[in-house]
Amino acid sequence: MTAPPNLDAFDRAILSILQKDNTTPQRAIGERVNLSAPAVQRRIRRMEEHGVIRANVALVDPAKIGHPITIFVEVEVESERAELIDAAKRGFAEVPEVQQCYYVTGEADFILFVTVATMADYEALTRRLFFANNNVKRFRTFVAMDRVKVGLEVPVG
Amino acid sequence: MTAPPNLDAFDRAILSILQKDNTTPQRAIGERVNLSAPAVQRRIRRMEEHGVIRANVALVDPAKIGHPITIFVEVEVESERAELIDAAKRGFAEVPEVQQCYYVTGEADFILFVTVATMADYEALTRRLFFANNNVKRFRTFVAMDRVKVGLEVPVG
DNA sequence: ATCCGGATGAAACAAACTTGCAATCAGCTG
DNA sequence: CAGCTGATTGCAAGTTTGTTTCATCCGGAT
Repeated sequence: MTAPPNLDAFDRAILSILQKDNTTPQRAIGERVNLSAPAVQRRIRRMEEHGVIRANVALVDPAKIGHPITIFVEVEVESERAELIDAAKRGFAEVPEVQQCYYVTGEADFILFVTVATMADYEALTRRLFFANNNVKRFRTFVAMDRVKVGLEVPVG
Repeated sequence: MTAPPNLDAFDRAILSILQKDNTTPQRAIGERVNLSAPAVQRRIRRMEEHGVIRANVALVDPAKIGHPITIFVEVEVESERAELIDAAKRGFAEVPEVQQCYYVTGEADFILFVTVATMADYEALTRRLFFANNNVKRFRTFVAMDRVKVGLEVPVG
């Protein structure tokens, strides 16, 4: 996580592959980008050290492990005092059902992504997260009917 | 992707590990869940075949590769006729800057997640995606100030 | 022209994954 | 209750992949 990323065309080509499948052998990557396996390996390690690559993870299908419901919540707070906002961030982030949490500008303050097994679970979660929190003014719920595109891939072109 | 997932405690423990770091050696996984490396490997392969594990990917920090802006958009359409909705789904999904797209119930119809390098890029994207599309009634933009929690991890407990 | 830092590829090495096989166990069936 | 069947396991051998070493090369600065 030192300082200078400074990625060249090789790095970008490697990232493009790893974002789709990080089990691709370094040799195979090397062939596709015209580099030797050790060169590929060193570039990957460098990008991991610099934080360009945040993590290497398996993506699992929520429905297949008993979390068929994806919900999307806009939260509006009463006060935007720094310490209250920070407390809210920490509170949301530590909940496993909350996959994603963003602090945003606009008509809402927070945007959350939640996966749950049942609507009853969601209802319980709202009670814990929103109704029990004095600083939450209101929230709006959107239930996902279709996960059209789900990923965290960033274009590198 | 055949039929029956039917995951036991071993599978869930393995998923929990792989969702955080899928470079963990099978031997190390085996030690943590009390299973041999081959057993771990067979379970992983089975979950991949059944689609429980959708993909293995590297997560990249958007800011480090020139996409510092994360934007979040609610889209409302004019008509919900099936073919128009399908066309919209395909149209959104094929755009690389659109990381995530959900079709939702509630006050909006689609929710999009977009990463861009500059606001000018976003402006150009809105013109292409929304203003040039007759079926888009209106859209609301939220700009992320803080990516409090970003991931696709699903709780397995 | 020389030096120096950084990156590279080939080869040797180490570690991880993968396969074959015999043993074990649970649930049936006769 | 014995025996069969299918599924899962661990061990060990074999194979692939990742990692390190080292000599070389290139570009910029002295």
